[in-house]
Amino acid sequence: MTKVSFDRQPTSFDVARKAGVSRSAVSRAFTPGASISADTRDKVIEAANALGYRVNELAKGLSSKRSSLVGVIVADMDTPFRAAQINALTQELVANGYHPILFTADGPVETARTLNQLLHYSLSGAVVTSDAPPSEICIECARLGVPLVLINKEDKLPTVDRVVGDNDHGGALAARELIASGCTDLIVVRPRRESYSMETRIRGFSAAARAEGLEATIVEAGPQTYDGGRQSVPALMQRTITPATGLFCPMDFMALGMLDGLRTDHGLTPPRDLCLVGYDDIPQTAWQPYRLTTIRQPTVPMAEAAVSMLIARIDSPTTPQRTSVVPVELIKRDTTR
Amino acid sequence: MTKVSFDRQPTSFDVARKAGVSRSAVSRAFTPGASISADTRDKVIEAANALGYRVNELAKGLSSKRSSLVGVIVADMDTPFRAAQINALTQELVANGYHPILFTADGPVETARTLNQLLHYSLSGAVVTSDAPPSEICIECARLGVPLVLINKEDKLPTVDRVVGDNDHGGALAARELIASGCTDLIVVRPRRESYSMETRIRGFSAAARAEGLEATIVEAGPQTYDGGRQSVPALMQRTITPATGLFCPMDFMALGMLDGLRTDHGLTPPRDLCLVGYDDIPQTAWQPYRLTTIRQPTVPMAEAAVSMLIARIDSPTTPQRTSVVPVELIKRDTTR
DNA sequence: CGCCCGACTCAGATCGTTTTCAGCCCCGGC
DNA sequence: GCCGGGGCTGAAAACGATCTGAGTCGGGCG
Repeated sequence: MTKVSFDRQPTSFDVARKAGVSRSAVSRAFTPGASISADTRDKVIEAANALGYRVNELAKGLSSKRSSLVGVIVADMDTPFRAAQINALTQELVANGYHPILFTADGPVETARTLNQLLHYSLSGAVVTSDAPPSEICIECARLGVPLVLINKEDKLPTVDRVVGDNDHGGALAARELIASGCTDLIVVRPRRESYSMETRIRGFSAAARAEGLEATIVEAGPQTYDGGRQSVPALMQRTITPATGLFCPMDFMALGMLDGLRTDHGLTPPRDLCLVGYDDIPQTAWQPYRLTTIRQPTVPMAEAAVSMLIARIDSPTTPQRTSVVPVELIKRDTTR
Repeated sequence: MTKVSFDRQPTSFDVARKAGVSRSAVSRAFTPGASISADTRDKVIEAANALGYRVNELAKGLSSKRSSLVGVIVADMDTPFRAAQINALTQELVANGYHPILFTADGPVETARTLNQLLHYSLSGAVVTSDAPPSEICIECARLGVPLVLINKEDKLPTVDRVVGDNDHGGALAARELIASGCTDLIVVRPRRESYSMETRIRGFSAAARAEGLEATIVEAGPQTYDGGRQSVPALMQRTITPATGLFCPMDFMALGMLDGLRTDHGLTPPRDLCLVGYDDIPQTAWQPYRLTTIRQPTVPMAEAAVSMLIARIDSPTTPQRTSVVPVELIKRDTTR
């Protein structure tokens, strides 16, 4: 560990001296809406620019007890939908003057651990898209005044806000599209690991099917990945597949794997031999070999909703818990008729 | 803006009082390697646990003039390769006790603006995988003692470390694979926007081709996306494509678009009608419809290299600039013979 | 002319750490 | 018996901002 000295960042004191004002004036010059004359502000800004002054966010956060950092906790970051989600979230946060500090977490326990780490910074808030953290830590966040927004997670606590896609309606859209394609034998693929989104999508699907007098069969499948989808095909083949078969896989990433499995290993090509609807509308669904009919869950509006809820709660922490439901949309491509 | 009061986080003072020691002792108890007796440490830790004490990272950073935050600047975050890269980087940083603060930036200018913002935090360092920032800001970082690591960027400055894939060798591997497949008419696709990686890969390819007595033709193509790849196919069709045509697209994401364009719009299927090699080994290349032969640029080792260089420079800031070259590997699939 | 109010400014306390410095205790060596 | 030094500890000074309370200065109004 060698010792080296670097040029010090100029402080508000340096700027104050150069501009011939007090440190408070410097602070006010950089605080929108503070009580300061245009004259003084200009002097300060000029001096600041000349010196290359940067407000020290750490000191700012320490003294105001709130940093402009926002925790973002994600799972499966390298998955197409998640990647798009983080991208949207990051941009939206930065656009609103916040800075995302990013963590990955695999289960609820690790999410809690991560959230705990995040609380070492005086966060403005946190967005969780991995797993719903245990209520204990959520309450802790509320106690400390750190707003929490969960994306696509179940409603468990009165202290956390939520953004969800309209899973119920999405499932229904899928069911109706399959029925409109002439499918009477409806099958739903349920990924191995349970999750709120999958369950609600499937529920919406089943309900809509029932409304049309059809009972959807549920088939247990593999993990939520491309390979998981592909590996789930054999289980599917236990049933007889006919052109009247309508398959709903509530996650595109898996659906693409299934599609490849169906075609390659069993010579079954939608929409001729069966129909297939996915969920999410990841970019790959539009690629030539797939052209999958799917339900679009728009990442940008969801990110906007999440950030705006976060900001709303920062501004008025006592408002009752809110859930923002983001509309979804059927994207009809070539795997339905 | 309503006012609400929350429970205060306990401070080192609270812990100190409870444990019957001084604040300094508390600080030392949480500083590995500090001069403190096991006895005192245990007392402190116990008191800390009882109170739910968390070290305030902001205060810590302010006082020690160095936070455990590391800036990560990325472009095209929702692209498969980039997503994998951020994922690896995040995990590696966290594993080493650092916390990534994430930004997106589109060009060098925006990267500079972002880096500037990041300097408001007393960063431990920054990793840039978007565009190489202007040297001005790099020098500023060096002046302030903030180590910078560029991934897959050109070597311009003596003050920044770099991690690069072995692009030269990767290009050569691609060329040799095509030649081994019996291709004598070598074509390289050059994406519209120039970038260091693309250029060096192409250079490596051309050099290896020339070593075998073949001259590679360069075709200008579209942007670095799936659609960009697909749209580049017509330009390619200006030339006569034969089974002896060996195509090198130095980016998988584009290559997949090209592959789809070639097959769908022109009925050309590798490896029968031509050969194709990509670069990066994004997950989709292994998917059934593609099975693209490609050069694997391993994200995890690159992330490890980046973080370890960062740490090395934090520990000893004066060591000379280093460049870490990460080996690449040919992944032979079904688009070559 | 006096008073008050609003707009602005400044000094100084504060935020929660780390870090320096001085001091204590105890042990071993001379 | 004295001295030196290593281990450990606590008091207090940074660190670089915000924020509060006190004060100044004009200007409008009675």
